[in-house]
Amino acid sequence: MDKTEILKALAHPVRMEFLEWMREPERHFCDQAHPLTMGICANQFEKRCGLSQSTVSAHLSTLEKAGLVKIDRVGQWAFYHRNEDTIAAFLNELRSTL
Amino acid sequence: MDKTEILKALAHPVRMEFLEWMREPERHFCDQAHPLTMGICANQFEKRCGLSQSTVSAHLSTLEKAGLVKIDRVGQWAFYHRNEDTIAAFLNELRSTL
DNA sequence: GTCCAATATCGGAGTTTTCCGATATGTAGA
DNA sequence: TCTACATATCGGAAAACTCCGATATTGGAC
Repeated sequence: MDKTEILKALAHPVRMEFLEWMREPERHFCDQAHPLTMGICANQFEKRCGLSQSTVSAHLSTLEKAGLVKIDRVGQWAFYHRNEDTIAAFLNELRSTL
Repeated sequence: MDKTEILKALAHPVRMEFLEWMREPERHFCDQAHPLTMGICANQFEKRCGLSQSTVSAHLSTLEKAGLVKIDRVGQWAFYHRNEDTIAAFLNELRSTL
């Protein structure tokens, strides 16, 4: 759990938005073909943020390297969901050190 | 209170360290000539982080622009102290949105 | 006024980030 | 196998960040 790496990952409004969207999948990804319990399909973020496919993939990769999301790869799809353990640990760490 | 600006300010280990040092002035700045109740003199950070004067000044300015610290200018000195209101509001915001 | 100390700002070099289009990889189905 | 789709990775351009030394600014002491 690298605090600086997490802060850098959060310090971009698009990545922050991705994490916030994933808090309420049924609200932000109601048109996803796959069940939301599997996680959020990468292409869903693309449609909502207006950035290119490669850029979205890079942002998601940054979140994953920071440990903020986990990926389930099923067939040709990548399903993303929040890593609540890391997020909670980070918030606690920040609250006690900042 | 711009959340992204605050996160960017925090996403650098030196600036984070500055804020953490200011939590316990008597521990980290015990050799300051001026009373610690006035705040922390800019040159104190310089001595402790090993960076140049201009770089330290820029880091402190970044923290100030983000609202994380306040400056009291007294004579030729600049005394910095944490802006606990902004910090607390930011932590609450982060806890409720992230 | 001059001189010195503390801080801020400027200019520039090197690094990192952000974004894109193009390409590669990997899976599913005809 | 061929084709289509989903995602990852590459290469490069533009912007932002980080750092420094040099210079400007400000205030206090003389």
